Amino acid sequence: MDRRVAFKRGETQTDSPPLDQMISFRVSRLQSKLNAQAIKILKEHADLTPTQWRVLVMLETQGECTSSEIARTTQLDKGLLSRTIKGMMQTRLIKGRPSKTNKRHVLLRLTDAGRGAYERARPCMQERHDLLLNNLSAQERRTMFDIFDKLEESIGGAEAATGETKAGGNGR
Amino acid sequence: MDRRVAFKRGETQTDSPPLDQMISFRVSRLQSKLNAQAIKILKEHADLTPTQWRVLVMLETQGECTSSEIARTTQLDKGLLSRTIKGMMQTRLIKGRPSKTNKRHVLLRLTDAGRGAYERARPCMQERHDLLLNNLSAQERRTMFDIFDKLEESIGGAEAATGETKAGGNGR
DNA sequence: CTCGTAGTGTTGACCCGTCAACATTATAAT
DNA sequence: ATTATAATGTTGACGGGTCAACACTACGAG
Repeated sequence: MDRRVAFKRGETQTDSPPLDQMISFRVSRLQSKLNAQAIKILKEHADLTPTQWRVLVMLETQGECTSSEIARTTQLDKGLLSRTIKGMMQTRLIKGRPSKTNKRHVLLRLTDAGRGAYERARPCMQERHDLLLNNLSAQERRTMFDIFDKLEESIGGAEAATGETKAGGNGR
Repeated sequence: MDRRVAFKRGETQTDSPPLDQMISFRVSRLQSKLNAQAIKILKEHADLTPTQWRVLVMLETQGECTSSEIARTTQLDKGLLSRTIKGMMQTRLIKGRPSKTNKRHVLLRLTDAGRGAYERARPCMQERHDLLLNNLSAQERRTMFDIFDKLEESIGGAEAATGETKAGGNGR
């Protein structure tokens, strides 16, 4: 009992379960809940998966682009994207045309159905997002994305610090 | 190639990629990275999965407890926990003894091997955690967990607000 | 031109987390 | 006591995400 886990910095906080003080655990749990909620909303209103939704957002805001551009911007797995895009083409949410200048590229764009799905999901997703924001203080809203940025940055930078003997390099 | 991302005006966040402004997306991406890093560290130093690690932390800090207590505290899936615990018993990281007062309960505790694995992983995990914290400002450290709390709270409360069609067919 | 290298997209294998169904046991109601 | 309901833990099934291998194309160096 009583063993103090040293995972926090000197702050005095109530003796909550140690896992609750661990960033990775908290982010993981938060992600589960956010994801479950997103799955439900998207399925209900537009029969989309979160990944499909993200592809729609990319195409809507950025216009025509390729799978690899989406992968770079979102940092989603290219394999996952390949399958997601294939599915979305079969259900006619998006369409692709081959690039004239690069035979590997397939330029993706929304169909009317895709734009329709986007427009159906957007209000609900926006409302949900606003709800999340409304429960935060102004300062919290201001710093939240900075925190996300810095945490992601820490991880990227830590790659080398863990004693990586890499010859390969990960292609991501 | 001429076509770089269209929204890289560096001024405010308002025109960075829209997905980057979405909490759910950011948390999801962050979780992927944190998780990948945790998997690597834990595998390397103690051959543990993140879930196994969390069970160890629970048992180390709470002492003897049952699967359902862990499930309640961590909010991990009971099915996942059942399998994880089964595996950890087979590899002798933990052991269980039946409760005298409740035949359904199995009281779990660490074995020496389990404590050993915990002690091997703990320093690395803590170092990683400190690294994450060190990149944050004092204020960010202070508010981060409040943000996590509030976001999780928002989701819990939003359940009813999304217009529950409950018995409806969300099948899978 | 030829070759080596890097980028694009596809596929198969695998694991993890989620959900539903279930057997068993505890608890509460009557 | 009997019955209904809730809790505990197990299992099967399923889907999503990760990773590695691959084929194909593009491109630079020589």
